[in-house]
Amino acid sequence: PTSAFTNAFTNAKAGMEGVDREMVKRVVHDMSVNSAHFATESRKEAAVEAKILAMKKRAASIRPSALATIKAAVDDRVARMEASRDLTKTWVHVDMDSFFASVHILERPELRDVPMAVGGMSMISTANYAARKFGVRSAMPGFIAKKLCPQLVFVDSDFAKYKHYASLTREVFKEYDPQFDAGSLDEAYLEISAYCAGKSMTPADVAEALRREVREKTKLTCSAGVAPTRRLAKVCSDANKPDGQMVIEPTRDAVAALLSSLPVRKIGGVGKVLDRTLAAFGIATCGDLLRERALVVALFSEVQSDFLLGVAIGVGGEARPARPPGWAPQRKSLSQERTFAPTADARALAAKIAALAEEVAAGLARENLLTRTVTLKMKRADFEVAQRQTSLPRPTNDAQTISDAALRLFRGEKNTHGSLRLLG
DNA sequence: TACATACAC
DNA sequence: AATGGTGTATGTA
Repeated sequence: PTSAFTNAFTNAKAGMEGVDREMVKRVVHDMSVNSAHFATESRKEAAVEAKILAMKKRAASIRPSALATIKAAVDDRVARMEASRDLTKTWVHVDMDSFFASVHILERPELRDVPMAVGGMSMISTANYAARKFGVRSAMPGFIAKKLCPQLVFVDSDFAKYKHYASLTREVFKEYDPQFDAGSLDEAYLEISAYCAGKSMTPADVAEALRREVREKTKLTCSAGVAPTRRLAKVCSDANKPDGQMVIEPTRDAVAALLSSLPVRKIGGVGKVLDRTLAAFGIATCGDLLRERALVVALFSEVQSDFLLGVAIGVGGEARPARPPGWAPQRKSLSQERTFAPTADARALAAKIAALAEEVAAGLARENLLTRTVTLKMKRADFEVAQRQTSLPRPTNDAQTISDAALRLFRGEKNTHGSLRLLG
């Protein structure tokens, strides 16, 4: 049977309209099926299926009376969320169009019309629209992409360039919302209700102006979504890619109309596993989620059901995160990991661990940080991952101390690790 | 605290 | 021949 993860690269994505998805699926499957990677992915999938089966059993054992009780409580929860709905904020999610690829095209315009991907034979991070027509897309191994599109050209990534262009976009974002929130190099959330009021402009016009200014300052295009919550703005920025935008009017009805048929997978935070889990209970859209809310509450943790109920009615992510003046993001971890040709040579592996520890120590020093916990990550040649962790007696940024701790963890694993393809 | 998993980009 | 790297959150024991 075609394993579900071979569908990973065939999901609808901007620029992939008209792609022969069955053909792409077949190529991906054929190129993968005899690999160690495929075997491990299949095993992981089986684990997910088992988890889903256990949930189904649990669902089947819920008595109708219990479900009725839950239903009443859920409706109460939903009513409270509904009462907290805030339609006064105007969020814009700006998302640069195939950012890395577009940056390279700026400097080499001839790459616009030839299929091109940033990355190499093992992995690609972005593809231009000419390549997407062939089913090539981000997170796809390059050798599979090359099979789908033999003319595909690879370009090495260049983060210095991306950072440069990201800073230009941020200059623009700042004018519209000085407190804008950049999640990554190529996207940001802005809350523009004050800007709209001050300029007497509609949110749609502001989004148009912002996109025009980004294009003028960077020669790059972006897409935007406008909505009363961040979550919905993000959904909208994807809807009319590339170089497009979408607005959800700030009314309960407009939000509900959009959600009724919106696939849950479109929501940030709903990934492959949650999507499949929900699908097993007949939940494919946010509308389904709302209809099956009692089941959702019965089956999922409180944290997760809070999230899912909010998704179902379009509430959540309207308030700007409370940040005292001078606030800076506090990092919780700092890591280095590297993939290499699989080896079981303990001395070579130990040398890699020492080198990684040096890099981590340098990173800690650069940011004036100390660590109390050291984690060693190992990926075996068969793609199985294991992590071992230890707490140090006192915080440090000393390379030798970090290296020694990691090497102790490594030696403790010696019997089991065999050949490794990654250390971190 | 240790470890695994899910997710985003 | 060939499937990445960095960081956060959450569940469970």
